Amino acid sequence: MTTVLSSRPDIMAILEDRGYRSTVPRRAIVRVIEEMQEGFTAEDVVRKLPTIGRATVFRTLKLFLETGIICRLNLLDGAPRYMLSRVEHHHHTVCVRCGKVGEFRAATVERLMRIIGGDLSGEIVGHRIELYVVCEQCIESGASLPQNLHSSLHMHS
Amino acid sequence: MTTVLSSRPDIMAILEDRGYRSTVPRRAIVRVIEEMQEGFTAEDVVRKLPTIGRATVFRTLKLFLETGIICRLNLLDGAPRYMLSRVEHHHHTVCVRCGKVGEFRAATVERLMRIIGGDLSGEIVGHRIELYVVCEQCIESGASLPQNLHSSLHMHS
DNA sequence: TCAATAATGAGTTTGAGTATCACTAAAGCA
DNA sequence: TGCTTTAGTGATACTCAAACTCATTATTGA
Repeated sequence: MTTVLSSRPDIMAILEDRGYRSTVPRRAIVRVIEEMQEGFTAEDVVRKLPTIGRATVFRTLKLFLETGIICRLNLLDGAPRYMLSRVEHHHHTVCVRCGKVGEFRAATVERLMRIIGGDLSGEIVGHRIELYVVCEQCIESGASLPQNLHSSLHMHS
Repeated sequence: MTTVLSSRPDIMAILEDRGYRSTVPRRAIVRVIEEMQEGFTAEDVVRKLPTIGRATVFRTLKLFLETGIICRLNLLDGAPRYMLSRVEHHHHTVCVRCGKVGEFRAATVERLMRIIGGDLSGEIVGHRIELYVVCEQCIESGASLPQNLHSSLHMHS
C-alpha cells in the first residue's frame, strides 16, 4: 500500500516502468528539480550537484525530456530552460522581465487547433504555445520592459 | 518612381530608413535568404557566402531579427532556424519530418489571447504559436513519424 | 553472490555564437 | 570629385553549452 503524498507522479516509478534503472545520480537530480519550481537550466542542476558528472546531468535531462517528465522552453537568448511537467497537457507563460515560467491549460486552445487545421494543408500533429507576460510581482515592482525585446522575440500584442 | 516587383518590402530600404548602411555583405545576405524559402540556419548562410566573414553573418542576422525582417524559431534539436517575415503578424508551421517552415495567420488566435488573458494573473505582452505538422509532400511520400518526437517536442495532439 | 550490462564520470571535442581590433568602405559634405 | 567621419567588416581567438569516448562502477535479475 502506497501513500499518495502529492498529485505529482513518482518519477522514479515512471522510469523503472520503462526499464530504466533507479540510480543515485538520477534520484539526486529528481530531488533537485522538484525543488526548483520556476524552471531551471541544465547548468543550475550541474551547479547544485557538483559531485555528479556533467555528462550525467545532460544525459538525465534528455532522458526526462523524452519520457515527458520535464519539458523544455527555448526562450529569450541563452540556454534552454526546463521545468517539471505538472499536468499532462499544458502550455507556458514566461515573464519577460524575471524569466519566471508558469503553466496554464485552456480548452479553447484545442478548439482553435481544429479550426486552424481545417485551413492548412498537411496534418497537425502537435502544437506549442508560449505566452509572454509581465507577472504580477514585476508589475508591482513597476519597472519598464527592456528595449528591443518586442521585436527580437517576434512577439505580437 | 519605383516599380513594385513583389509584395515583399525592400529590405535594404527598411535598413536605410533606420540609419543602417547598405553594404556589399548585407546585400549578399539579403539575396541569399530571399532564395531560401523554407527557413535557414545561420550556418546555411555562412556556407553559401564563403567570402563573407562568419561574424558578419551572425551580426547581420541579429540585426535583421531586431528590425523584424526575419524571425527565429527554436525547434527540434539543433541550431535555431530563421526565415523571412513575409507578413507582419503571423505564426509558424513546422514539418516534423522534413523541417520545412511555413507561415499562417489566424484572427481566432487574437481572440483566444484575450480569453486566456482574463484567466491569468499578470499581463500578456506577446505570444508565440508553433504548429507541428506533417506537410503534404511528406504525407504523400508516406513515411512514418520518427520515434520519440512526440514527447521530446512536448507536443499535444 | 555473481554475471551481465546499464549507467557513470573524467576528459576531450565539437560547434554555435561572441569579443577584439586593425582595416575598409559607405555616406555626407566641401 | 575627393575628403573625412565612422559604421561596418573580417581574421582570429575565445567562450560556453552540450555531445562524445571509453574505462570504470553500480544496479539488477538470476
